[in-house]
Amino acid sequence: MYKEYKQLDLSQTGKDILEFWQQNGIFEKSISSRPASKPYTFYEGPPSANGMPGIHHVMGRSIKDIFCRYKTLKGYQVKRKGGWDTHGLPIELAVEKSLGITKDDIGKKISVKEYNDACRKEVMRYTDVWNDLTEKMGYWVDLENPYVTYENEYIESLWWILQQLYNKGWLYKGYTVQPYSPKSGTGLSSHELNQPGTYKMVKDTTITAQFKVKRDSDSEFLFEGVDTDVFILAWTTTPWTLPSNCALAVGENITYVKIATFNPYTYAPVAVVLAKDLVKKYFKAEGEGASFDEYKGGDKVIPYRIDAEIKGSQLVGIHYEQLMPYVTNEDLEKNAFRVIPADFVTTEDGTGIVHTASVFGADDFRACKENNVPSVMVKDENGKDVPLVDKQGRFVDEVTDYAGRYVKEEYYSDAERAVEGFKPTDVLISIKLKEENKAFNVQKYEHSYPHSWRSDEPILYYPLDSWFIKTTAVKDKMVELNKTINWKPESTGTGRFGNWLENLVDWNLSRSRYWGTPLPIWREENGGEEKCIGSIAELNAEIEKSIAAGFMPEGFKLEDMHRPYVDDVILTSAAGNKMLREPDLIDVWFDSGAMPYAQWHFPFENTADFKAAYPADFIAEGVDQTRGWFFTLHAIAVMLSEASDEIKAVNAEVGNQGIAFKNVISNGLVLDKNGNKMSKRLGNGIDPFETINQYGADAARWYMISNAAPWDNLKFNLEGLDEVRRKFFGTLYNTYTFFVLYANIDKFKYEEAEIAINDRPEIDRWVISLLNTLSKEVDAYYADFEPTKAARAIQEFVDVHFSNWFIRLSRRRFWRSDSTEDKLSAYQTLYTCLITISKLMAPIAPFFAERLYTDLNSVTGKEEFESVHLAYFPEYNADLVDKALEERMGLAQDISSLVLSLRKKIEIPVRRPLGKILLPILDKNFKEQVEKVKDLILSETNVKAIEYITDTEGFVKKKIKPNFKALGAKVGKDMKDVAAAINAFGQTEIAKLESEGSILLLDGKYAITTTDVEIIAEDVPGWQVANLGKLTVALDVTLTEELKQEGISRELVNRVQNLRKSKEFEVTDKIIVRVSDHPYIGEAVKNNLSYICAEILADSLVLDNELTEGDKVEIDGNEILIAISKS
RNA sequence: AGUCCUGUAGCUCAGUUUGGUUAGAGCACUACACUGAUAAUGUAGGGGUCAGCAGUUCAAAUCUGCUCGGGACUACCA
Repeated sequence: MYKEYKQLDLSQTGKDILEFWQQNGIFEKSISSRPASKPYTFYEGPPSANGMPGIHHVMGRSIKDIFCRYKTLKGYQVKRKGGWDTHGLPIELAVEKSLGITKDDIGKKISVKEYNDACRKEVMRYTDVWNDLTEKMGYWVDLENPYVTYENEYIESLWWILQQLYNKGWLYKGYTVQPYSPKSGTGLSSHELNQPGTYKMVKDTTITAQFKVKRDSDSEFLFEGVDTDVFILAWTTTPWTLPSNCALAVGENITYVKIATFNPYTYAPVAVVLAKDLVKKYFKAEGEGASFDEYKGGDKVIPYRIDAEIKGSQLVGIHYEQLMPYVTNEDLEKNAFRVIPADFVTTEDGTGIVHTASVFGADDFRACKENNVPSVMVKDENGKDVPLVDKQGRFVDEVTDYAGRYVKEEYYSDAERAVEGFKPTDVLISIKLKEENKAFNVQKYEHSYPHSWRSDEPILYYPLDSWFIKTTAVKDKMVELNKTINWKPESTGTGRFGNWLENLVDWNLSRSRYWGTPLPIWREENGGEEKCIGSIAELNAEIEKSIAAGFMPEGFKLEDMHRPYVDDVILTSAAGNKMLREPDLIDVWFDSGAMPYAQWHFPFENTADFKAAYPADFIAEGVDQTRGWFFTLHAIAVMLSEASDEIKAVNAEVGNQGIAFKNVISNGLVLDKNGNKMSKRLGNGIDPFETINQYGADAARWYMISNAAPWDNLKFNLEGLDEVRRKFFGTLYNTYTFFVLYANIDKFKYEEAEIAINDRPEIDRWVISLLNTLSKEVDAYYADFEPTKAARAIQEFVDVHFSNWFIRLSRRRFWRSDSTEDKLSAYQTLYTCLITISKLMAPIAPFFAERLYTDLNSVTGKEEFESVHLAYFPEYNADLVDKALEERMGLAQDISSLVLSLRKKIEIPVRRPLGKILLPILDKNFKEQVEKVKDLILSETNVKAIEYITDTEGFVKKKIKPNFKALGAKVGKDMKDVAAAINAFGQTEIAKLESEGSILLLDGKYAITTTDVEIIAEDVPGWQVANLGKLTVALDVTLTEELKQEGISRELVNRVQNLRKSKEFEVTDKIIVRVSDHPYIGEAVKNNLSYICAEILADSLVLDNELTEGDKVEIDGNEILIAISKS
């Protein structure tokens, strides 16, 4: 017996199937049953288990799961090792919050050891919750042996990779400008700058400064026709950086102008240079052409005159006098204080010329480096070069006028700021510059500026020592190889990722933190010798030497590679000096990007596993990982393909050019139903557990996948889950229930021989044809990483074709079939559809598919697999596809639909039979096609016959429409006239065109043929007519006495069936019926007695004049009594 | 600010690659019908400035440019 269910319960199904999988080790079998020789490699991007999973994780993991399951169905062995991302800032933050400490307290109130222990505990806080979700949502991933980024083995692999890069010269220490918080004394990561609320609107004092051009051969052209000094104007929102100015940046393609005018503060006549587009921002239009002679200092309108236009490229190389000459030297005088080109210069604001202080701006720093402009620096007490602003944010002594002053007003305490006469440093600088004829404009300006989320003060961009990976060395190769990666969607690969690669900068690896992978580099204190350690064994050997040298205690053993333990390791240099570890940690993204190697502890062990799983065939993560995990995977793989002999060897063996993944899906976000981001603050998040518990994982998965393409954002609406459950799963469940109802009665177990497809009726061959087409399509969609299209195709088939046509029209065959062979064919076809659907849908809805498959297969034993996930994807059989059949079935559906619509119009219900359908013939094939599906149409619409008419009989009224596509090429500009002429055709013209094949239009200019137009039969006068596209259907609505009686009989049958149902008789129960002998029905019953009895399974039916008991029913307004009982 | 995605019915989405005149589907709504699959189904109906503007064209939801809204990432720089 097939299992019967009271109702569809996807949630319960999920629980049952999960238990079934666990008890029978189905996941393990799905791997072990596939050959190791046919691997399909998937990399799991490790989640961090220190936060609760959200509904978006269900989305991302569904996508991963779908393709892994699909490939298993296609016969591949798909291993998927789970992983955990365990390092990084979010964990540190969580720990600091729960311990109630700040970063400053580390090493003071709490030891680094205690801190790191807390991190280690914190990081796996929600592991159980995550594992629970993984199971309940049906995500198959190996949780038994996951990789964990904090484990020593994992870190050892990272060290090995770093050493490979180091040996190639791609790991170096450098000086860069980074966001820096003077109050906290720490650099900030970009991650921290992206905390909500970091950027705030602030009002700053801005200065447009005048940089005085030095007159020499390069600048001579600027002095043509000028008897004053020439100044270049540059704008800054950070006046405190002006003493550190070392260059001015221009856009080479920007057009500048030289203007003669007066300084608004000193009234001195000057010549200034700025971008042409920005002239109107600095000069009032009335000033142009105003008299220079009549100008008096203080006049509101300042005269000006544009003297020359200059290309930015002409300005490059010009030297100027240092604006605020507190610190200078020979190198600076020679190589700084000149105009350089830079690509970031725009004419959006300012003057189109950018004041550049190399140590206080990332762009500035880069531009100066590219142009070999030295920085303005001073020596500290150790003789080390430091900027003019110290790490507390104060000017150094060398900046005499402002020595010791904070550069930002916000760094002063409120009390200090309240003192009478207090002026921020920026204001003091403005005053001085105004007095010295060095300021052209000073004003307040409001803009957004990043603040430290920790201390709430504006950050500085400040130069710090950092370790870098020289990704730029392999930039070209990264760009090239990226083109070999299949991105879904493509635009993310070419656009976001491609552009990013084009503008690649070296990877800043350093983090001044405590909980992360330590940098394996030891240095002599004087900065001399340097060692990069690539393994624990190597470190131990070095430690031995150090113990011998007396730097470390006897028997020292490093148990944990984290800080602070690793900091206890002191090595010894060739010269016999102490070497200390560089205190930095590495970027956590390096941890995850190195997972292809580190998850196997490569190259120290598992080399075979690594080789078999490199590179990945497929990865998937959120689009936010484009520059995160996708980038680090790619960067490390490309660099190792150049830097490591071990990786080169593996690449050569597996034929890899140097990529880490071949196919990647970057999926979009999950938003709430109104399109807002889900957040704790708004409280609009969706609990994945509740959702799965209420609706079932399948509904959630199917909804997410079918609703929007993975890379589009998904507006998550619980009502949508309901719809999916009703519409898709409900319909599919009904088809199963229907099958089971009759299969159990008839004991159908698919034991009989297969009925040859050619011997099956039209409707069976039709649905099998569609089913095969569907299998092919769905296969192609999965293969092309288009799960949404796959889901929609399956849904369409199940709902429209399978349920609402095949089953609806086949119902009768199951409960009353004249031929056992036809019935068997119906069963076999229905079964085949169900089992095939279960396989097609299995990747997306693994639980329901499993139940469907096992419920069917456990009875028939047709297949040897205990699970649909161990079965194989349906094979497409082209021989079973019959396009002509699909076409004529479409015709049958359309004709039926038109007839039903006509019946509706004339208000004759389907239960009342009608005489005939009249079809105007469209072409030769038409009649032949319709004849083959005639019976289906007649029974569906309850009409007795179909007749055909050709237009030769002359009573079909036709309609003509221009075929614009065909006409376009022919008539072009005359389209309007031609179309009008065609639309004006009467029946005569249409007939002429049809009989002669062409007709002349617009005074013979064009010969229009039948292919240029569409002719349809629009009307058959005197008949009820309906049209759909080219199809026209006419219906004979005359009722003969015979038809009327049959109609009454069917009404009676309907009433009896309703009674059977309300009295809860079994479908198979035979009955005895007595009906009152009402004159309205008497004749009809007598003439259709055998039909009625057969329909209602009556052993006897009598008309009884004396009937007093029974149920009252009504037929066409006539009240009658019916008494039924089981016989 | 830059890069990318996105905007079609009340809601969720097709259609846009390759331009064709009357823009589709499901859900929701209304009415009627059907019913031994029935929390299903059928038929009909209302509901659209295809975000806006301009251009190319005989013809634009579709091609081009600009603008606006939503989103993501990167950056914050004078």
